[in-house]
Amino acid sequence: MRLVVARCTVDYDGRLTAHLPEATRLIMVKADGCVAIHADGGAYKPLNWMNAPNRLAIDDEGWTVTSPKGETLRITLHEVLSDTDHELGIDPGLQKDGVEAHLQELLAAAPETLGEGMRLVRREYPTDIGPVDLLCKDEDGATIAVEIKRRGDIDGVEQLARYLEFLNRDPLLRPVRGMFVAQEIKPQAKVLALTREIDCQVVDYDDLRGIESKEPRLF
Amino acid sequence: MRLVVARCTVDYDGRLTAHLPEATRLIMVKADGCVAIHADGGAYKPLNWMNAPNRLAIDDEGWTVTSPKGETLRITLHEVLSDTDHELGIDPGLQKDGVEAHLQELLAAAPETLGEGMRLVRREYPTDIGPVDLLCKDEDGATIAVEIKRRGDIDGVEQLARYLEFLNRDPLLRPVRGMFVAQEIKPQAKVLALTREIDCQVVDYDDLRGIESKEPRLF
DNA sequence: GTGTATATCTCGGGG
DNA sequence: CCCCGAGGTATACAC
Repeated sequence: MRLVVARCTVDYDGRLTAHLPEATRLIMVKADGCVAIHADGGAYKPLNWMNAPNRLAIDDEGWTVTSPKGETLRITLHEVLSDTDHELGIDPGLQKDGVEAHLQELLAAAPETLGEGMRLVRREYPTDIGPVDLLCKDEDGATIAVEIKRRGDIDGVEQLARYLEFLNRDPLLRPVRGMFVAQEIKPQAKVLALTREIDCQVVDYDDLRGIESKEPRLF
Repeated sequence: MRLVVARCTVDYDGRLTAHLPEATRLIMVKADGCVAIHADGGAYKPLNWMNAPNRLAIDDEGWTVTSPKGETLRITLHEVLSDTDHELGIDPGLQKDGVEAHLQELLAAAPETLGEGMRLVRREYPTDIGPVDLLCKDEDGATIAVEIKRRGDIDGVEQLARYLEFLNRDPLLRPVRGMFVAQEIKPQAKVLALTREIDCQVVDYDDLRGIESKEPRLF
């Protein structure tokens, strides 16, 4: 990884055009060829960047980074204050826990937490417009499409409504009801769910993990 | 901006929990207190980060970064290979061109490009669930809600459909038709728009800019 | 490759 | 402060 601190001006031309006036910034070039230009604030997002793969051309006044998609980043260097290179090696990668995929696993393993007598039919049940997180049957044998979110927002309700529209065209499944499950459901999402006749349910990730870890002890 | 290259392990606990095994990485600390941990690849996104504001506690074995929201990032330093500090100053900021806001300005200035006799009623017309980009009247005096996107996707059609649902509850506006305008409209979005009885129109950003720059010459 | 959904999304604007 | 919408979103995954 090459780290250059320099007074520079930058021009990006690609999906939009953008310009950075002269100032001192960090220019980060990673081993895969991607380039990022950071100011001394503003979270992790760089002011400008170019994703790999790139071609890097160097001349007297600066760098021109070109991507195969026809994007260009022109970095004019006015004064280089520091220029270092570091061997980092390949990163073993991030281990995550607590994202939507996990919630889905936990609920698939314990569908009864969604309602008395709920049984899992399939995870990622396919429709023409994408997979439904969980397809279940309730205690009366009625079909329930379950959409799982970490944070329950309006978008998630719309997504589930689209699935229901398609599922209810299938005479073998019809009628299918919807259930919107999240760790937290926004008031607007609840209102929209009501008008779409979709049930809402809030679940707790830590509780679910507790259920899962306890279950094996029952046997 | 402080730049530390070190062999480290990292544990994040907050919106999720995540762990980074021991490896050599760049740790970037910006003037506003935000922290980012970068590997030597993977675009501009860091492996782990903490947004400002933060409290930074240093002990023998590493750093503990704490945010007021109860998130923590624990960085255990096994070997520091480099540790430098750079004065960058305040950045003058990025100048952008070609985004949706600009498209909206151009279309608001030239609504007739959306159809013979189209007149602008209001930009950002408010509804209970958010503002409609443009509210117009067509040559027959019928009300048209216009949603503008750079890239026309399914989401945009859904968004417009929601607005229409609310606008059509207003007896003073009813009936309101929808028009979906974008530089490029995906086939799926077109199909969905059809079933929602929403008109689609593709516009060209450069053409619009040409119209705008030419108009003053007409007078 | 396109299409779809997720993200510790980030970021900015308005109430 | 939260809510909402845009993003050069990036990224992963399925078809």
